Amino acid sequence: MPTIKDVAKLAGVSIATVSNVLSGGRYVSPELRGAVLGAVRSLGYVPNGVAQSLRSRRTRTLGLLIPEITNPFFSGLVKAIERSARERGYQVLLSSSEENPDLEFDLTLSLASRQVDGLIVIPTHDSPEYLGRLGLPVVLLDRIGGTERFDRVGVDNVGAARIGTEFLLSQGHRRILLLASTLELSNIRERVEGYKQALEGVNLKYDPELVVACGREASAVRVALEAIQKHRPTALFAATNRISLLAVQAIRELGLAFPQQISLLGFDDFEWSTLLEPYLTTVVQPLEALGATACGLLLERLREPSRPPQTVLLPCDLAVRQSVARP
Amino acid sequence: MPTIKDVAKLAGVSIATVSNVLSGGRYVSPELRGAVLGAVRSLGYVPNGVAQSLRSRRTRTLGLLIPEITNPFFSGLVKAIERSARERGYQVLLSSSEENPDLEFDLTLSLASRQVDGLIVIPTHDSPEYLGRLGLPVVLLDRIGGTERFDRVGVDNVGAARIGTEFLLSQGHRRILLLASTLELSNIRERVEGYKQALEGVNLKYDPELVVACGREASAVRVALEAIQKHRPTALFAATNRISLLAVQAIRELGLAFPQQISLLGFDDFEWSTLLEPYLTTVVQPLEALGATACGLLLERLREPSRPPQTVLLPCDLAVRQSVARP
DNA sequence: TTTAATCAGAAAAACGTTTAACTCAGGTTC
DNA sequence: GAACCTGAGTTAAACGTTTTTCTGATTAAA
Repeated sequence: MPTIKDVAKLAGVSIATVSNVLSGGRYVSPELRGAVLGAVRSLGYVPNGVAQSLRSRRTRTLGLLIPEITNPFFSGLVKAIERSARERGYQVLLSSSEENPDLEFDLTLSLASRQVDGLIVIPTHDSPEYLGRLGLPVVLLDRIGGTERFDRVGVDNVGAARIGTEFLLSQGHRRILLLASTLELSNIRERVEGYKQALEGVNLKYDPELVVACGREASAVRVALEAIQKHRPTALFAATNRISLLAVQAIRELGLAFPQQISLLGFDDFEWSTLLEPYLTTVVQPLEALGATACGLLLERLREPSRPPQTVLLPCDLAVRQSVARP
Repeated sequence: MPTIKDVAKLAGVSIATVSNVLSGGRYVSPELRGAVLGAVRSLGYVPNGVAQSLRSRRTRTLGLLIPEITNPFFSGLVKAIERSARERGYQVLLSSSEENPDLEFDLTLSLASRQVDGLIVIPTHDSPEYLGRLGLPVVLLDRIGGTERFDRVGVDNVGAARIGTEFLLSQGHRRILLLASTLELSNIRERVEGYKQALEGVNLKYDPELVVACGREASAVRVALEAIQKHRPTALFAATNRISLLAVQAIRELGLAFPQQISLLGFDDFEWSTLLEPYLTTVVQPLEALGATACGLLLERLREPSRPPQTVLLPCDLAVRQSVARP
C-alpha cells in the first residue's frame, strides 16, 4: 500500500502539500495540485484512515448498540441509521447486546476504546447512567426512560397507545387485554399509560389485571394464552411487534375466529406482517425518521458539545387494516 | 482521557513496560506489574484502539457488506457474524449496499481505507473480481458465484433445491412454478438447476417457462400473479424468503384456497413466517453456521495469508410444515 | 577469574497522517 | 530603501501506541 510519502516523492512536493490537496486544508497552486492528483491516481493511493483518525482525533465512526438485530423494528432502525450516517460521511460499528446488560456494558467500553466519535444506544434497561462515564456523546434511542442527561429520540408512546386504544374503543371493545414482553422498560410503561388514559377517557375503569407481561422466554405464548382464557377480552393490544407474533400464535392455539371473536392491534409494524391474514392493524413507528433523527442529533452534538441535551419525540401513525373488527 | 504516558508516570515505569503488562508482550516482574495495574485502575485508563491499530497494523475490525439489512435472511447472517466476531475479539463495521453495485464498490473502498483487517461480502452481482484489487482478505458469502479466487461460504443450492422439488413431486405435484426475484445471481440459477434435476429425475420435461423472475420492484406481485394465472401450477417454489412473501400475496389476490388449491414451498426460512397460516414449508439455510463459518474462514486467512482459497458449502434442511398439500 | 549470554527494564524509533511552526520570495507601506 | 506583511511552500512536531534497539546488571560457561 502506498503512503502519503510515496505520493509526495512522486509528485515532487512535501507531504504537507499532499495532505493539503487531499483534505482541502490550505491553498495549493494549480500546478502542484495537478502533480499531486496525478501521483495519487497513478499509485492508486488511498489515505490510511487509522492514521488520519489518530492525528485528527476523530474516526468518523459511530457506535451503534442494539439489543437484537433480527427484530425487524431494530433492523429497520439500523438501516436508517446506517444510511443517514453514510450520507454524512460516517461509518457504523455495530454491536448487539442480545438484551444482556452486562454484555451491553462491555460493548460500550469496547466501542469507546475504538474511539468512535459517538454512540447511539438502544439500551437493555432504564438505567444507562453509566454511559455518561464514557466521555463520549451518546444518543439514546427508543428506550429513552430513566434519565434526561443524554440526547434522546423516541416516539410519543403515551399518545400513540392512547390513539390505538381509542380506536379499539371506537370499534366497541370494552375488555382490552394489553400484552407486553416486560413492564420494566419505561417506553412500554408509557404505552400502558396511554392505554389507561384512553380507558379513562370513556369512563372505563383501568384494571391492572388486563396488563400482562409475558416475558421473553419460550413460555411467553403460554402466559398470553392463559391471560386470554382467564379474562376473555374482545381485543388484544400487543405492545411490540414481537408480542404481535405471540398474540397470533395464542389466538390460533385457542382456535378463536380472528378477527370476529377477537381483535388484535399491534405496535411497531413490520413489512413481513403482510403474511398475516387478516392484515395487522397497527400503530406504526416512523423508523426512517427515528434513525435519521438519532444520527442527526449525534452529529449536531459533535459540532456543539456543550449544548443542553435534547429530547425528540416523534408521533406515530395508526395503520387501520383488517385485524380489528367490532366485537 | 489518560494515555499510556500518564499510566507510566504514575506507576514510575517506562511506557514500554506498561505496554508489556497490558498486551502481555514480555515478562515484567510482579512488583512493576502490580504498580502498572494499580495505576491503570486508579486512572481508569483504556488503551486507544486507533493508536494500537496504527502501530500494530491491525484493527481487529471486520468489514461486513450486506445488500439489505432488513431482510431477515441477511439480518440473521449479520447476527451470527457479529457474535462470532465478538467472541474472537473482533468488531464489525457494517455497510449496506442496498443492492446497488456502484454503492457496493464505493463502500468497499471506504472500508479498506478504514483499514479493516478483512471483508465479508454478500455481493450484489456475480462479478466481484474488483475485490481482489483491495489488497484485503475477502470472504464471499451466500452469493458466491463467478469466481474462485476468494474464500467462499454458501449452501449447496443445487442439492437443496433438488430436495425441495423432490418433496413437491413426492406429494404429487407435476406443474411446479419456480418464482425468483432475479436469475442474474448464480446462487439462484443453482436453485433452478436443482429444480431441473429433480424434474428430470422423474422423467418430467423441464419447461423454462415455469421459471419466472419477478424482479424487485413493486410490480413483482403482478408478474407472479400473471404467471400463476397463465400456467396454473399446483405448487409454487419460492426461491427466496422475499419471494415467499410475494407468492402469498399473489395467492391471496387470486383467491386460491391455500394449500388445497395451490401449495407453496419457501427457501431461506425466517422466524416471523409463523404469522402465515398454514405454516410455511421451506428449505432452511443454516444461518448461524453460515455466519460463523464465514467469520472463521476470514480469521484463518488472516493467520495464514498464502493458503489457497477455500469454498465451504453447507447443507440445507427441509422443514415440512403445512403449506404443501397434495394437489 | 574472564568472557559471554541472559535478563528486565528503559530509550527511541516507527506506524501514516494533520497541523503548527518556520522559511523565503515578492509586494506594501512609510 | 528599510521594515513589514503576505503567500505558498517546506520542515518538523504531534497523535498514542507497539516494537526494536540499547543498557547495565546478573548469571552461566569456559
